[in-house]
Amino acid sequence: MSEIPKAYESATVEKKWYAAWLQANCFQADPTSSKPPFSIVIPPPNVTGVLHLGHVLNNTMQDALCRRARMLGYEVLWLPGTDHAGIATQTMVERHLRKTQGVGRRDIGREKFLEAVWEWKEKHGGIIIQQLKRLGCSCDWSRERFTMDPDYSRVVRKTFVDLYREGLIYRGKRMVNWCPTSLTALSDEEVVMKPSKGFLYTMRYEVVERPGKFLEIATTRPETLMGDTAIAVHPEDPRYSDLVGLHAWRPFPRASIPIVADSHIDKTFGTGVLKVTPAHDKADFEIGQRHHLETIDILHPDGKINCPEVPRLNGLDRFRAREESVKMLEESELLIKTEPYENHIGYSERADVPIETRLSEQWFLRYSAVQESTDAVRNGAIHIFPSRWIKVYEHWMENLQDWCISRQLWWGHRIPAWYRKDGKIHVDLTPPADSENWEQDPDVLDTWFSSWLWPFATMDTTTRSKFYPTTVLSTGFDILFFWVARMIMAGYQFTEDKPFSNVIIHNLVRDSKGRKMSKTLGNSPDPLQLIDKYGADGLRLGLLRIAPSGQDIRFDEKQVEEGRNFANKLWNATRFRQMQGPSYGFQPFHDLQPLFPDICIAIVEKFDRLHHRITAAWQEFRFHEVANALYDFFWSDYCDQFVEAAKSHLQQKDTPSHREAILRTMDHILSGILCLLHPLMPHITEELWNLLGFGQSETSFLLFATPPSENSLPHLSEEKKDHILNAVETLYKSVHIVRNLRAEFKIPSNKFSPMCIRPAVSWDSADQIAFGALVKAEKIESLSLAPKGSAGVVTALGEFFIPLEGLVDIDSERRRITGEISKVESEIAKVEAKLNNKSFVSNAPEAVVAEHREREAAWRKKLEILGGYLTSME
RNA sequence: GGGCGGUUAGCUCAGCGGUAGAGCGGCUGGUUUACACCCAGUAGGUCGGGGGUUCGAAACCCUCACCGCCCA
Repeated sequence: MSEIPKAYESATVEKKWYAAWLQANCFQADPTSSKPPFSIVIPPPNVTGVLHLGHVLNNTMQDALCRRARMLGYEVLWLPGTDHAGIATQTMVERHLRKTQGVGRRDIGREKFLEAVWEWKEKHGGIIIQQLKRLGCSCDWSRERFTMDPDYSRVVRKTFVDLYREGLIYRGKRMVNWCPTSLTALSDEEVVMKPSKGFLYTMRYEVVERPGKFLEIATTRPETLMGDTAIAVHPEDPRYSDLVGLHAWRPFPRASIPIVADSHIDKTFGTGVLKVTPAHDKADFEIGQRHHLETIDILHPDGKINCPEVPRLNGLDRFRAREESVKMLEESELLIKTEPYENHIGYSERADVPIETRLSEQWFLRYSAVQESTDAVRNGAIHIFPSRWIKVYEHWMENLQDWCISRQLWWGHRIPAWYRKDGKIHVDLTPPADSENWEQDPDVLDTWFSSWLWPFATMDTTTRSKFYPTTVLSTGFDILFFWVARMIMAGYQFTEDKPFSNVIIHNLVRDSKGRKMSKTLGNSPDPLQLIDKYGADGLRLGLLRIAPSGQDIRFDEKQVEEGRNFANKLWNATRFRQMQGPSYGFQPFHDLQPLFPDICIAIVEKFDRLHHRITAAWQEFRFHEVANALYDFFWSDYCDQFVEAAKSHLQQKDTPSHREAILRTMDHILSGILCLLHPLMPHITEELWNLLGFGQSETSFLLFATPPSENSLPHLSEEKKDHILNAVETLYKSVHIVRNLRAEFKIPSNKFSPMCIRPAVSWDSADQIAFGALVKAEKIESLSLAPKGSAGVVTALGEFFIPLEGLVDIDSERRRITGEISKVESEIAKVEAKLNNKSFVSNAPEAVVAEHREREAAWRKKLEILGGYLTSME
């Protein structure tokens, strides 16, 4: 056993152990193992992404679960990987090409462009994986997968072909969300609604059949009026009933369009008259279908106006065109008013520009296994934590729309469909034989269409038979629909089984002001810098402690600092143990039969209770409770109380049995706490475990150690344990009261002073020794009467007095006692009020009433003694 | 409009039916050889407002207000 360095150096320790674990293949999953399986597939981060705090939180949680499972004897598979992130990656590479070579993707063509993307991926794709290793993630790196791997890609395309043959995938001209910047269709989930300030324009259209009669129409988008093919009113709107069936003049290009009645019109919005633009609005499109209206597309894919009949607008950007068309309306005196107006409009999640609803030929998927997937969550086959997300999931599942899965991109899984000039379609994994007569669909599949197969498409048959369905899936709530729900449906559709048994949903990591982390705000700290500064374990613990399941997490670097401080505490407490001599190793506590001082029994029992509590917390994935319970126990119960009390015993040379008892107790607690902490702080615990020699051999890692039992004291009855726990609790409480008295009289905390006690109970010598050390007493003399010229205080152990030769100012002492008395009196009043309440006494459980009675008696006793002090001063 | 979460000490948050808690920050004292990344002590709260259930509510129910999110 080597000397433990004075300060914990996270960097060297983390590097050393991570390398050692890899070297020993600790993370590799063995599908042939006889151990029960535990498996997680990583939510694949973008291949071009870099680690942010959300990843840190999520992957720390997964790592903790995997490490705990390993220690509990499971065969663990944590399968890592990345996804190809179609739009994000393509945009990034395009930007790069433009900057470095001044070319766009169309300039160099599809093949060359894809080469460039792969090159980029090879160069930058591994970054996030390397970062996860710095965090300490125990993934089976030999199984790393990428959604564009040849095997994986084949599964994706085969899925497409199969679903097409089953009629669940179809091609059709439908209204889709169109991103004019990325020039691709998007699914509904990729559109975010944002409130935006604009104007509501009220204009007037003349009724064709009644010259001079105008209809007033409110719209936020006058630039689309060239695409209007009808005017619609509500059938029961008396204001307009006589006009239905007539026509109105569309101002430009001037045309007569019908006035129709449709019950979907909101009579209360604007004037109750709607201009119907079937090509550019979902609701309008449906009205168009019902009334067989013409559909006129007046937009180019990039958002510029496509309307040669109106040269003034043709070719203008949609926002410029809005201003221009307003001008044109004004000029022809058709604009009545312009009011500021705020509404929600859809933005492209990736490009952050307003999307266009647009008629477009795309591939769609009709979801299958919907009922099964909904039921699975409802009946608990799949558990969602926290459970409130169940409702959100159900609501989405009950309102499913067909999924637009084609994207007008080059980077992704190309749709395995070929078209012949005569309109024939060939859908298969291989191109048709006479491929020169066919053309392959230029589009690729939505990235999520590959990700939804992740839990099983990443596994070969052997792996799948051992590890599928997976045990846990952990992710942020923001991709509950994008990914989680779709994976469940894919699981039931393609494997006839659920993909996972438990889903952990964590919330967003925000900055200390509650703002979302973003690159533009620059409020997103670099996790690697935090690791450099505070250590990976510090970062992990800091984040886990503030990761409640209920709400978003406010991140502050202070929390990571606390994590590091805790690591240092752990380090030094271990160092202290090591300075006392070699450890007794990792052995069951109950095999040792010496008469242990109460403080030893108490800390061991407290540890058992802690262990029991965190086992329950793990069961429900309450990470913050696990982290905080361990933190509090170790810092307060073990270090501040037990170790400080134990020091006196360690110094007693005449009672070697006590010394051994203390050291054995320390070994028991330290080995236990290292086991329980290892999933959260793997590196430092592994280091300390080995430094203290708890491992059976050179190569036995804490990583595979079996945690201790939850019952270390089977030979003691519950009553006995309770009794000792209470006694020690009383000891520490009394220490606190006496320390307070010392502070009141400004006795420096490092100064020893003489002390007297008028004992109320008999207490054993071991406790007396501990007590004396904790309150810095020179010696404690027993008395039967309160001494003069002393400051006194009442504890459950008895009255303590500190002689203050002449230092006691009678007046201030009287004030102190009086203050004390009034506190006690108010406590008595509170308890009495309850006890005097007949219904309390008759209705409350007996134990509660008895407890109140005891409390009252104790306060009364204290009051009596304090009163005695006061009279003795007169 | 529908739904979900939140409102507890100056700040960040635990507690979720029986004497209001932690960390940070503040103040006082401390170079007690494990740790100043520390120790001891201390101040600070009618637990968002109102109603109800209960012997007893920060906690359960209703309602209102405000903040945040999701779906329309």
